[in-house]
Amino acid sequence: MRRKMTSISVILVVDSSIVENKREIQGISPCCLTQSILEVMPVLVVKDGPGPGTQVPAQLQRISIPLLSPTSDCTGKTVMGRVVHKGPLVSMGEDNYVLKTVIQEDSQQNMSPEHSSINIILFGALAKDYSESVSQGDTLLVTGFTVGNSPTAQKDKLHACNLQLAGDDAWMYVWPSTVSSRASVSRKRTSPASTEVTKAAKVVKYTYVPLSDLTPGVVVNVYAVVTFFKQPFRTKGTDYCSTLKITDQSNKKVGCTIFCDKLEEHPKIFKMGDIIRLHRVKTQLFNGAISLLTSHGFSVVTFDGMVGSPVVPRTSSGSFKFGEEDCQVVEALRTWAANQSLVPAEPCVPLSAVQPKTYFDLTCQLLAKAPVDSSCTLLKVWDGSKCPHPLLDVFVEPNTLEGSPTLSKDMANLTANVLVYDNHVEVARQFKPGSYLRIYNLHAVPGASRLPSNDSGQSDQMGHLGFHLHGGTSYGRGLRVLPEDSPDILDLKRILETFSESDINDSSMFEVWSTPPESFGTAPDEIATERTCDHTVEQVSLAEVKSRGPPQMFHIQAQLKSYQPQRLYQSLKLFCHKCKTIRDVPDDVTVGGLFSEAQKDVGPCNNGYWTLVLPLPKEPPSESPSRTLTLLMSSQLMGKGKAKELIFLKGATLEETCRIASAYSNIVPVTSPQGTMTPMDLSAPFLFRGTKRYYGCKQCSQLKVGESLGEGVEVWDEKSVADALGVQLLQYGLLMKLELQDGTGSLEALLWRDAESFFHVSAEDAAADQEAQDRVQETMDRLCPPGSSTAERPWMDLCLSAYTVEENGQRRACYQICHTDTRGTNTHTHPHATPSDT
DNA sequence: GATTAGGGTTTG
Repeated sequence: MRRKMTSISVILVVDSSIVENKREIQGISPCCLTQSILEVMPVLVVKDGPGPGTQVPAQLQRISIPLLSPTSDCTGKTVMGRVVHKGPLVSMGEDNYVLKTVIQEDSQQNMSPEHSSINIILFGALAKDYSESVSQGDTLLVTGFTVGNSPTAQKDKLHACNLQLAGDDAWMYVWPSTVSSRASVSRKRTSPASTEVTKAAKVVKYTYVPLSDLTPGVVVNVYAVVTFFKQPFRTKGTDYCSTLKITDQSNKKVGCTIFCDKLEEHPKIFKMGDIIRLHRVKTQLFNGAISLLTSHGFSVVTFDGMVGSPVVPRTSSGSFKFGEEDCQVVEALRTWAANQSLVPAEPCVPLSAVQPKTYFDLTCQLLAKAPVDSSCTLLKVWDGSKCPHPLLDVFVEPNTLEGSPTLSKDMANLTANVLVYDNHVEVARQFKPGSYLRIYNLHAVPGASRLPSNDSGQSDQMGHLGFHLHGGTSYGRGLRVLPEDSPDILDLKRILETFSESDINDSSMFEVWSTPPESFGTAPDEIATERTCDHTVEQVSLAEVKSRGPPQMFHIQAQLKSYQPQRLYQSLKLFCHKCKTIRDVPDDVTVGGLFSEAQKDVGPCNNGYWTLVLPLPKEPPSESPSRTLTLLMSSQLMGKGKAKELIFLKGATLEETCRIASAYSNIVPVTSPQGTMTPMDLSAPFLFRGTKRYYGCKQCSQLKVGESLGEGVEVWDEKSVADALGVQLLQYGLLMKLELQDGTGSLEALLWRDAESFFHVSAEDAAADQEAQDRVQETMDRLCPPGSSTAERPWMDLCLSAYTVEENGQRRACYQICHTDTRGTNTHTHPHATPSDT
């Protein structure tokens, strides 16, 4: 290998005052030369040189690509590799460029690309120089870089880090792969405009001006990072207004005012740090500073600002231009912003970290809402985290409440009550329970405020945290719905899901049951249950039950040690008689979600049904298009004058369906995905009858809507409707696991087959009726008073069936409580009802 | 067709 270099060619300079772009320098010692040239030129091309590495300043130390990590110390380090990809030069305005390239370390060719190949992001003049002087196949040695996390690592399967080269410290050496490849670069350089021109003829190319280069009175396009924003608010004029502050790599901060009468055309900004692209904004001098204002033809697109998240444009415009270059600009801005401190300390705080008297942003799910008065609305929300401070409960009349706050979440300190005032009421009016929200600049207020529907003063709630979204827009106060696929919401959903799946053995999480017991007057020697079986077997101890084993019937006397689930609504199950599977009853938030999903199907239904389309009044101001409700009735039933006995409903929300179901006997929610009417996803109820909902088995149903309906059906009830639709009806049941104990040991027994008679409650009623659920709760409280010691719990006479189940080839003894009823719970009186003497 | 707002904690 030749050790001596004959000549080097220096192409391109960073300093525009040096006009000469290409110089041939001969006869000078390369080492001295590189040292001096480094002062002014970022890209050195070594022509006809020897093997790379010989003329690099000795103090630089090479670091192997696989060893790079974000914590690597980069001072005085170099990285070397062959160019395997060279991206396009992206212009961000005058003299501001970004370019992405990939190099591979040659000695590591046998290694997988995720170790040996790395993305390099070049900024500014360096990017432009590189674009014009480096080709694929060339060998690079870079220095003065910073190491960041590669946002595209998952996608491109390259190194988890990237190298960023920007500013005066960044340099590189280039060894062209062949002379001919260099020749082509030279050709390009003699007519630099030619390729640009051909491109320009095909696509409209937007030029983005750095914020520092803005001059008053012109219309420009800009790309920037949002450092402050207000959600759109009503002006005194005809439009909504969004107020923003933005910045970019030029570090200039610019105010921006967006006027637009349509809410959906405002920038969709979710948090500080989001990236924004503005087209056709007008510069204006205000208070001595440049600001940006919407001008004719204005359009906006925004992006999540997190390094590594997918570059998905957020816009309502159907005709916006977005290409690979935009991706690169967004990624460059993200990377740049990540190294600045543009965004103040994390304003998003979960309920578990809220400090009283502070202002914070809350990402949450709306459980329920209720109007309080004309200038105040109550939102009941949760984020799955438990607030360490007791949360204020706000009572409102149940009939004013939209959605279903589950009492247990209230009791477990999971529900935050948010009062939104004034201008925010109008925004909150459009929110649907189940949707995901972000509330900006929410005020955590300790101490109970005067609350509606409660004149007793809430002295018992002194010091409890309430949340106020004050009127006005100072500090970005406001709130908005976040789309379900945004990264923060995906995180939140995961949290909420684990929550609903988790087995609540953790009593510290749920304090539902820690409230002091009501006085039940239960004497320890009272027997709380009675056997109803007609066989007579000897009463035995639990130890004996275990030693004798299945199959057998036992009579025992025991106390309740514990039970599951603690959240009683979780004991409600749906059972399929055909496939014998048991599933959970979905909660309202889930069902509501299925309904909103089905609402997206706005296509027509062509199946010969008599159809009534009801346009719904648009709720102003609305981001969503206007909706219609479609009622479909069977022509066949119509002929018999029975049309109203079975109504199919399309396009309704869950609430609307419930409301309509209260007035008609059988409501079947439907969609029409292929233009043919069909029941909704069987995760949702297929039938509403009054307050009752009926579900079908996904596995065993064979839907057959559209054919002739129920020949010979006299009475339309859940069974005949299910038959007519080909639905395998699921039956409600109650399933609990009771841990029993006596002096000889403990034993787990299920309560399932005879649970309804045990509680004197029908499971179907319990699913629809809070009072029936309360009755189950009271029974459990009687058998296992909250906070009670074992000695205080009543004894139960129980009939126990022992049987064998086989699981994974293993046989196991199971016990089920049967033929046993609780005593005295059917004389239940509702606390608000007049006591009776029954 | 011009106008709106132009960040900076509250009535509750």
